[in-house]
Amino acid sequence: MQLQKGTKSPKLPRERWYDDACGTAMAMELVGERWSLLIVRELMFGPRRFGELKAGLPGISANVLTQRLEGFEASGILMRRKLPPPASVQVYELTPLGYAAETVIKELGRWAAQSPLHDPMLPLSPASIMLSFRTMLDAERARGLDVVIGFRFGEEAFRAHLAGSDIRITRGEAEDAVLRFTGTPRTLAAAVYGGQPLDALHEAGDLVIEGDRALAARFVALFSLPAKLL
Amino acid sequence: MQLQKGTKSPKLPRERWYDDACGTAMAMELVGERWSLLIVRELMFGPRRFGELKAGLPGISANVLTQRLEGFEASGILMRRKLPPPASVQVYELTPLGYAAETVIKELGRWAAQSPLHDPMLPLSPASIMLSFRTMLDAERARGLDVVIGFRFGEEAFRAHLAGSDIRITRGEAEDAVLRFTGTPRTLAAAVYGGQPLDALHEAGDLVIEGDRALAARFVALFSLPAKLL
DNA sequence: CGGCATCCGGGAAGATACTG
DNA sequence: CAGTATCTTCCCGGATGCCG
Repeated sequence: MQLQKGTKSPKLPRERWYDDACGTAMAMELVGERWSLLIVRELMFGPRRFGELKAGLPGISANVLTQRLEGFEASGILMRRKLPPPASVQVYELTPLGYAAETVIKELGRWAAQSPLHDPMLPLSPASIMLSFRTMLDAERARGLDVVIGFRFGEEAFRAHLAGSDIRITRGEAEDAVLRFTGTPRTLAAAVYGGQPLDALHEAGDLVIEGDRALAARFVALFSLPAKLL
Repeated sequence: MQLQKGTKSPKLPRERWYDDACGTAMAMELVGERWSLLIVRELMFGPRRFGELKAGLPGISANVLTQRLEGFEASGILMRRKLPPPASVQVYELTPLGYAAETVIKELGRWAAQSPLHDPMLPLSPASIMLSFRTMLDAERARGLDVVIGFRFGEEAFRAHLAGSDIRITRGEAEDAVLRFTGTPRTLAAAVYGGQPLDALHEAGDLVIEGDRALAARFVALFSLPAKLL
């Protein structure tokens, strides 16, 4: 009881490998556990603190989040960094390998959205909906567009720069935006994916639209979910 | 004990949802459990029987395989079909949604191969290596090619039709092949991804090469693993 | 043999409470 | 705020046995 306190159990995340050279099997080793990919999703737009991650993942326990972060660090998907004083807080940041998982996350999302069981009206995190824009953009409809749009979801702000079929998204206020949406990710999703009229949402105060209203109407029409399969 | 025999426990695969509209979360609901995606991989080239699936997934227990197949059926990823008599065996076949997961599997494989932890020299299933050809083909090097190649791994045979940057793969003997490899998936991988000289493998009897030897040399050079990240 | 049910041991997930 | 400790519950994986 009083001995061996220092040598905490040396168990790595898992040692039950699939023992399979297939890349898919390796991927399941890396991100196949519950919550894993959703954590990576939350880190996709830059470093985050423990509490911020937890807030974006409703239902996860601190317990599991700690384990996953440890596992990711061990497998080279993220690094923990300590910000310099005075803000000496610890943040978690993806490595290049971690950021490279964006294509995986997008493909998974595009695929799952084809399932009849998928319900786009559930709540979702700010990072989720911003990432969905990069996934679901219809390149045809966005042709020739070059604008900066701001988003505010409570404390979190994003800046999206649409340039043709490419959307560059960064965290933080968009000072140079010609249009800004303020609300919850859910109401924005209702407008973009649920076909809810912008005016109604704005009237009800669920979604505040500042700036170019015509652009807002065009923006929400830029995205479309894939057709259901089966 | 004697009552209620028919009403088996109504528990679906899981009811602990992420409660997240993000497509990635939905995808994790569908294929986020252990072994799930590897089972889909094994089904990628057509219907399979229970025992065939088990053989391609070293380490899986019949128990878990049954559970996954039930779950997949409930979520519309596969269907169980009974072949007409006299071969009244049951087979599992992907639905369109299931087949659509190929892009997901390929992206996951491509991503995980960039991890320094990935070891391409582990054993792998016939379906794995055939799928890896579709993932890792270098379109440049395959330009202008139009050939049919056969593969035999024990009982399993495949026919691959390379046409430009596209590889169409079907199960079964390739009667019209101009080249055929016979061996284990592992030795073929050693030649294609491990850089092992074809001649040495052929001499040792690990990989039998019949037909156009020059094409064989070109074939194994068509594929390349992505560079490691981090 | 193929497929499914049942039981069991170990371990991971989830909730809660606690600590620096 | 950022985790850790603990406890309960559930899932994974192996073994066995039943039935076509």
